Amino acid sequence: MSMSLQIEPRPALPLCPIEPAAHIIGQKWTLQIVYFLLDSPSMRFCELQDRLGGVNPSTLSSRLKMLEEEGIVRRTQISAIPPHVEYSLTEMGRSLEEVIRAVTQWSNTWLCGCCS
Amino acid sequence: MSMSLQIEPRPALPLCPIEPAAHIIGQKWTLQIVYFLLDSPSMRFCELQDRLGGVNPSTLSSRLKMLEEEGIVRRTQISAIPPHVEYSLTEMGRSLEEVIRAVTQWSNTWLCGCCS
DNA sequence: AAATCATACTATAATAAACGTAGTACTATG
DNA sequence: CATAGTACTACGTTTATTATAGTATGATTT
Repeated sequence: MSMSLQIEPRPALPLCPIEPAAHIIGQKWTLQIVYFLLDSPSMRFCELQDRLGGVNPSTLSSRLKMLEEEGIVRRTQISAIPPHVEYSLTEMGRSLEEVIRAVTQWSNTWLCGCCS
Repeated sequence: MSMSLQIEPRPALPLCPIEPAAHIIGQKWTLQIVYFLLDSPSMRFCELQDRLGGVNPSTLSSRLKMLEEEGIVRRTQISAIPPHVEYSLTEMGRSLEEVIRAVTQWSNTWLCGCCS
């Protein structure tokens, strides 16, 4: 038997299990959007725009679209006078409450909104 | 008494309390970096690079610099042979464990690493 | 009827963030 | 002397986010 020199395929590194979540959460404005939607049953586009204070409407639009595609946000057309659109969290979206809670806790403890 | 027409200064909207945290966490790679650093006492630049699989070294460099400035990551020069650099979490960084835990939980429940 | 307002966006051009690729500077090892 | 490991930086390109303006619809005011 001859041992031939060959390159061992190196064992795959363990993947980062939070990567898919980080892909969603680690985008600008996502956490804030979820934060506000957790706080009220539904919000309008302009309302979110105001609350986020300074987000670009194009960015907000694409972020909401992405969150809808991911199953986190629900978009509802309301046929009232005047007709408008309401955004709310799905069950999947509401389940981010634990994450938001942890972030809020951390933020209050370490970033200290009181003494900036 | 005459009622003069005047514009009420509208009450300031309540700020988003997680904004400072979102500013840090909501950047690409931050969550993954913290995830891996929580898992081992310290890591090297190249090690992180490998684990993150595909991050640009410039981006990783600036992200680590930012995390160091924020007080989350500690950079230590090791004068051994060969000399190198080790990155580890500060107490503030380690306190992100709750956040990572919540994200991991959510990721496992809803993004289902098993059936992508 | 015309102008104005509210709502929910889209369009455009500019800047900032992240990217791929390559290269640098150091030490050690073959 | 060439190659390898470590920790980056440099360069030019693509993608994301931004500021600002504009569109489309329907209702309300003049």
